[in-house]
Amino acid sequence: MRGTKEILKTHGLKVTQNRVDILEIFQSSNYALSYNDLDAQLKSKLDKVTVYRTLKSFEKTGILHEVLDGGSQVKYALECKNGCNHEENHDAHAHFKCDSCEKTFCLETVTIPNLKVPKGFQVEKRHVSFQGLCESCR
Amino acid sequence: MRGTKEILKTHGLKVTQNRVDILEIFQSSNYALSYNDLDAQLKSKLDKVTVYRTLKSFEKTGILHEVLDGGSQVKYALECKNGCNHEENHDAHAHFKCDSCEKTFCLETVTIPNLKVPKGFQVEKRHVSFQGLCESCR
DNA sequence: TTTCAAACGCAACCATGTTGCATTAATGAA
DNA sequence: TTCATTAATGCAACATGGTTGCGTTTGAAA
Repeated sequence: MRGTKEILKTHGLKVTQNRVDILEIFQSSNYALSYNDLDAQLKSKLDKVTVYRTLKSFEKTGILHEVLDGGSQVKYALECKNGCNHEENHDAHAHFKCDSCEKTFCLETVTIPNLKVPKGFQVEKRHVSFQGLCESCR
Repeated sequence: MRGTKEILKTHGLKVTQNRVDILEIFQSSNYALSYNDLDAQLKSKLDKVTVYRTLKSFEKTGILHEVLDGGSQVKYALECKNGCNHEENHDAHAHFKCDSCEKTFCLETVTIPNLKVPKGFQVEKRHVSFQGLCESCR
């Protein structure tokens, strides 16, 4: 687990207590987090504007990526898990959303196949996701 | 193109002018539609509650399916295009969202491969989508 | 230590969608 | 055809998720 301050600095962000707290929450979670998830863990100590802006800045600088799971709230997860380095190929991975607990997991080992799309469409990004039951909810 | 009244009846829904109008809009569109798309085409003649409830009832009865494209609004598209019959295998298909015009198309010919997920996850549904530029925006 | 842009927090706002309830209209039975 | 029933509709009000404007505070470079 890399130091949170180091991560913030290398992404060109000022180190503040709020940012450290939020980043630590992501580092100790094995699933994607929404604003509400964060607010609960932060015990509503931070203004929601701060949390939303922090998420945006983390996303823009590449610390987090948005996870689209079809829920009503946007979720985020760490872009790079434990010490991966940016030289590696950051192929997009698949996601899994549990219909019971609503948690969404990054399936970092499931890479997206290169499907052929009809003529005329120019593909820039690909997304694959699954729904069902996670290990603890089965 | 099947008659709209027939479609409504076979799905157990009362035939009303509003529903016929909304269904016709879907039949003449080659991309998924949000509430706002519909409202524009309906020239705001229907109350938004009616439109939202119509969408829900169309979805529940299987006339429409929800299309998740990561946008801020839910979109819907016809479940069965022109006269397909329900005995056929309704494998989920992929979707394509244009980053420029924001339209989302159903790629009915692109079926989703059976990817392997990590042990412990029980998959019920699979989703595949693409982002990029559509034919008219390239 | 000073300085200044960036981060923060409050209030107010916006967009998307939903609920409650009274009115209207579609359909099956007489 | 008419009537009775039940579902569909529309209005108002609300709920949720997220954003904007702006004055205040704070991290960090000089």
